[in-house]
Amino acid sequence: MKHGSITALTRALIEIAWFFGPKGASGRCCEDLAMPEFLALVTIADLPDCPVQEIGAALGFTKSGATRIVDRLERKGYVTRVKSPDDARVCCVVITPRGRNILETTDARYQESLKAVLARLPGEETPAVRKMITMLARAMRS
Amino acid sequence: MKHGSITALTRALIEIAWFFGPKGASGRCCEDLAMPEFLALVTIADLPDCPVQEIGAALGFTKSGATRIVDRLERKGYVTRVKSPDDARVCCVVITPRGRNILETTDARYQESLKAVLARLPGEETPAVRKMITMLARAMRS
DNA sequence: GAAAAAAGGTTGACGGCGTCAACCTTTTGC
DNA sequence: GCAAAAGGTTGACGCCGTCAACCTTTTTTC
Repeated sequence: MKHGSITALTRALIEIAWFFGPKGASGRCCEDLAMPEFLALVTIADLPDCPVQEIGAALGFTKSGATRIVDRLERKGYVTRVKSPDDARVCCVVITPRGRNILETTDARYQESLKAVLARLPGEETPAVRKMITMLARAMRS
Repeated sequence: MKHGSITALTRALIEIAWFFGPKGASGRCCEDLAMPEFLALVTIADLPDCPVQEIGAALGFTKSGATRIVDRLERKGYVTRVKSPDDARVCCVVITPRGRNILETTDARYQESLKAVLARLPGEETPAVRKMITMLARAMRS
């Protein structure tokens, strides 16, 4: 099943990752959010009072990497740091309304770009592809 | 269809991109190849006598970015630069046997990790998922 | 209950990465 | 032939995540 230098399946996987992921290291998801920043913001949004290290763990970064990401998100006004009342060492990272807002915008943008791709497929396939995407992601998580 | 801060579909897409793409900016595909380097190497392998800028165009980099990628690939011994006989300005980038080799290794690794994910799905879905992946990639290209 | 160990977080130095602008060389167009 | 254009490289730059060292606040241990 090889037509070029690598398998069609590998190539497809990588192209998908490239298309929907960061195009290049400094690829932007949206105006001023890099891919890891966006991922971090999603994590923060879904984990109430999320400690800094949690973010690093979720994304596969070290704790100092996590600090840096939170720094940038805070500087841009998408999150705030709040000292935990239970443990004074812990910084609870909380999403701001502005953060929620950009999450929505970006979500819409992703939907849009997937829709544009799906429009190029035979119409009856669309629901199956959507289902497959969520199924694949679920399998990855477990 | 929202359970958390973003749509399940968007989340799935991004997770797939993250899983199969560069985990973080400096994510490695394999030993000493970053994601953009791997992509570039695939491009070079499939385009005989590939000019430097072609690589930039294929990946969405500037021409100086392309130069830098080729620099790194050359330093690692995966490609060589050859002056074009037709146009002395052009550098034909050519993959080395060592380059072909790592491409194969990485290909195998990708197949492996996809297989591992698919193993967690109901068995009868596997071929459909494989088909969908290549279909989706094809739709993205066109 | 105090000292030691551990855990959360931050910071400085560092190296990797892609861009921009300036530059050199070679080709093309008139 | 000479100016403009095109391929490619380079230096300065800023962004990014890591490592190691560090500070502060728990938790453990005796």
